[in-house]
Order: sequence, then C-alpha cells, then structure tokens
Amino acid sequence: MGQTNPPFMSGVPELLLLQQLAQREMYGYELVRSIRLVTGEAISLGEGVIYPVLHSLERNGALKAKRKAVAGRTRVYYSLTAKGRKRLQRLQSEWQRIQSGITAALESPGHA
Amino acid sequence: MGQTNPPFMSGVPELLLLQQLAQREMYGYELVRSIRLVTGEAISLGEGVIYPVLHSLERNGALKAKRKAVAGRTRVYYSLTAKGRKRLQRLQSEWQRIQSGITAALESPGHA
DNA sequence: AATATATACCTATTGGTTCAAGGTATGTAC
DNA sequence: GTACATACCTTGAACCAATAGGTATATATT
Repeated sequence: MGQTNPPFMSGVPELLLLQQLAQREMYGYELVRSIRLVTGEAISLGEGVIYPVLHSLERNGALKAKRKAVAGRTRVYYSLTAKGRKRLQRLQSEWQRIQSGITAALESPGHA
Repeated sequence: MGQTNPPFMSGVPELLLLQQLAQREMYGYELVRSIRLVTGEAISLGEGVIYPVLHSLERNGALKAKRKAVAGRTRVYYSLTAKGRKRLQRLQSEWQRIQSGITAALESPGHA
C-alpha cells in the first residue's frame, strides 16, 4: 500500500561514490574529500552520508571491503565488485536521462 | 539548533515549474502534463507535488494567481512576479553548478 | 439515463534521503 | 599536554517528494 518510490533525483551520492571507487579503491574518509574535490566543491557529502552508503552497498554485494593498517591507523578500503560496476552503469544512465530532461526543459524556448 | 540545510539536489520541481511559467502563464493541471512533456518523459511530477509548490510560491510572492472560468470550469492561472524571475535565475545557476560538478566527477579520469 | 473518463482543483500521510551533530580513538604538531 | 588532523561510526531530526485520497464539473460511452 504505502509503497513510495524514491525521489527522482536520489542516488546521486551513491553514483558519485561508485564512480570514485571505479577509479581506484578508497576508504571512507578519503571519499569525503575526494568527492568534494572532483565536483569542484559543488557537492560536499559528509561522513554521515558516506559511511551508511558504503555499508549498505557492501551488504548488497556491490562493494567489497578490505582492512588495511596504515601508520598504526586502520583504514577500510572499498572496491567495486561486478555487481557494483553494473550498478554504476545503471545509475549513470539514469542520471543521464534526468539530466538531459532538465536541460531540455531549461533550454526549450526560454531564451527568446 | 536542529537547523538543517535543504538536500543539495532539492528544488528541481520548483525550478521546472518556474521555468515553464516564465514562458507563459499556466494552471496547475496543465503544468503536470507540460513538465512531463518538455522533459521528454524523464521527469513526471504529480499533482501532489505541483499544487503545494504553487501555493508556497504564491505565498512567497514569487507567483501571482488569476482565476479564470473556462468552459464552466475554474482554472487558476499562475504567472511570475519580479521576485519569481529572480528566484528562477538563482535556481538555474544553482542547478548549473551542481550539474557541472557531477558531470566533472563522471568525466574525470574515468575514461582511461 | 447511467456510467466511465477526463479535466481541474486540493490535502494528508507516508516514506526515504540527506543533514547536522555527536561519539570513539590514534597519530602528529606545537 | 593540548590541539588538530585522521579515521571510523551512529543517532536524530528535518525535509522533500510520492502515493493516495477527496471534491466537483464536463464529455464521451453504453
């Protein structure tokens, strides 16, 4: 009954995160800075967003985690699985779709 | 205290709506179809989204409403005020900013 | 004449995402 | 030894949008 679809623009944090991990394995704290960087400060996702997404993606089998001790500190490195790569592709094309839709709407005849 | 910023991608429904009304005055039910059309079906906002946004924008002075009776039925036509046009511009550049940020992240070195 | 569908307005409730804030712990710089 | 950066994590609230419902009139269908 009360079954609600996710808002049409959700999943962008997940998209950015997967995209970063597609480049190379990274750990959570690193992702926070990395995403802020590659988006040119346009998007800044806090740890409160990153960590839960990482955990849920791992539970889902889209990511695999690997603990590494570096300088006496523990880091959890994440990398994509095959499932994760597929998920990234799906999110990419979804984003492409809505991004194009909005662009079309903004360009329409508004420039007159 | 518990002051939370709006989610970074919100306000897109409002943006699309204002953009449509910048072309010509329209009524709510019309906007629902119009937005679905101009976005190439990519985005479909229901009446439950449109009407509340219209009302809040009117309360805010960004829109002005005008009732018209057409074929025995009442329509409420909305058009932009100066404040609404300013708001549209702000939302446009905000969108541009995050859109560019995401594009940059997706293009970054991912093409290797 | 009755029923269904499209127009046209509206609201309340849910539900999912994100945000801010805090909480722990170790290493390094002053 | 105090402060700051690193590195992990969770809880709570806030917010937006999606579904679903609710009213009413006109038109098309049977």
